[in-house]
Amino acid sequence: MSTYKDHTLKIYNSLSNQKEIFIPIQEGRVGMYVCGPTVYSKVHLGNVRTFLSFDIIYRYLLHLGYKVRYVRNITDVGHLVDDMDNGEDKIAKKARLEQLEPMEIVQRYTVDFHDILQKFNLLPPSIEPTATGHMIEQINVIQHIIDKGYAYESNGSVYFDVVKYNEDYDYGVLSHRDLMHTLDNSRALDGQSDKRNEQDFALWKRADPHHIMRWPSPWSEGFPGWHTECTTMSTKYLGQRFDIHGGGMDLKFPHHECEIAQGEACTGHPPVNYWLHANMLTLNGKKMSKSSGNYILPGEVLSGENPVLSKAFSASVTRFFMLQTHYRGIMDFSNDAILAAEKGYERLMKAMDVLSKIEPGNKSTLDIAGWEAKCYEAMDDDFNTPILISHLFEGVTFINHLKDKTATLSTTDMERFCKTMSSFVFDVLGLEVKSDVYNGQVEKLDGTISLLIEMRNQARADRNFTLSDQIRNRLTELGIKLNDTKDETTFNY
RNA sequence: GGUCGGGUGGCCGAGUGGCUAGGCAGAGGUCUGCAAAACCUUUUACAGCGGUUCGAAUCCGCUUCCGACCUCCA
Repeated sequence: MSTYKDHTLKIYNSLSNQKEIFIPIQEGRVGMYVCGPTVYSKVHLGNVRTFLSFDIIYRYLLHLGYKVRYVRNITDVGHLVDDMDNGEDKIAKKARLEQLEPMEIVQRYTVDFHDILQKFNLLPPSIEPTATGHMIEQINVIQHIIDKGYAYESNGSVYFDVVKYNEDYDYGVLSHRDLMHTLDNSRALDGQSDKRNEQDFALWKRADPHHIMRWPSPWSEGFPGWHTECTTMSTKYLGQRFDIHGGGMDLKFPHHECEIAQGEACTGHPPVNYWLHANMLTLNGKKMSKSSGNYILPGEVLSGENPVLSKAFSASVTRFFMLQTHYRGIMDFSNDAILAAEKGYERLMKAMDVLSKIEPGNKSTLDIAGWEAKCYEAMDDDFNTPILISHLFEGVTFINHLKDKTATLSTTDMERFCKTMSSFVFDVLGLEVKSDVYNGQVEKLDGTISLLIEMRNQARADRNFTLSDQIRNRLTELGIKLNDTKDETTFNY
């Protein structure tokens, strides 16, 4: 069994903009925090890609034998939707539009979020804290930053003093921006008279009289600013310094930059060792986003109900499709691309099925150890799933050679090969063979099809091709494909 | 406007100073009652122009096109 002790895992750290050898703070244990969704609408496929990227990282760390505490928050206090001054948050706005309680919105889309991620076979995090569940902790963090002198109250709201902070620390270490530069390029937003400097950000906002979501605090009845919850919840569950913090590329600035500032203001040291950013999923060459309306929903991919899709695709195919691109690369969604991925996915899965039926031989004619090493090398190199998949397809070629008896493997190598293929395909990439559609009735259906295949093959033996073709055609119409091989007829649906 | 990233064969998508990424499609073959499927083999590339180098798609410069962030966003 391969463990982290045998591996040099390299991770691309956004702080240094290069790959670094991963050394956790505590040997054998990893603390990982990922920014979760704001639950004010359905997650789109781009959101799923980000969470999938971190699911793979989580799975691979587990595979290497690390004990991982994976924390992913639910943002159920909306970030500000308009200018700071308007102070109406996303969830409150949506609630008014739909005539619902804010928490009703939160509940609906949290359930949707969980449902989708489960369908796409993402492992649940160890802890999934909510912003509303940590209001007291957030208030404490804000007070602590005030006490340290890096925040000030103004008219019931509390702002982080970026300029003051930048005198003692370095604001911009993550996004590699220069504060003065940021200053020059900050837009002059209206009504920011409460703030000392334009680039200061809110830690607490006083609520307008009509604002629905509000909590009492030492400063006013209001709600926390948009970066506070992540600092609060990550440090509560992972400590004041932890290993990995992830999120979408679009959160790098200002969200993650502000988290660093808040963390350092509190403790005097950076909160996170490795910052990871997953790149965007685009549609028509443009980033998917709820606000622009340029997006496709995961449910639409599963049902095929979207104009850009020619058919429905299973969750596993979608997963496989996304994993053919490295998580740091921009990926464009298109029907042709996912269609091509589906073919490859099916070939891989068929080979996995064949593999389970192959008998070992006396000696090995394939270099399994070398192949296995290449698979691990790929994942050790910043979780390079596309390279891993290319090696898995080499494994598919191996399997077919073994099936055709043009290659053999010793019992030991055979076991090793099966275990490695299965670990990567099922455990690390999280692909599953189970049909998403016929769950529960599979055995009855399979038995029935087998019976029809028997009858058809009898008809073929009797040279009654009218009947045999009739059976085949009717099954094809039902979406059940028969595959004749030399020895047997198999089927898939 | 500022900061940053990218333009790879018909499509998707890795990678790298000299050695086949991979998938899909295409071509040839095996198998087959037929068809399909499956399997085996296989062609095509690095945006443009300069420069560095024995050698660059890979490094440098310029041009051009695209994207992300700078404002809520995975």
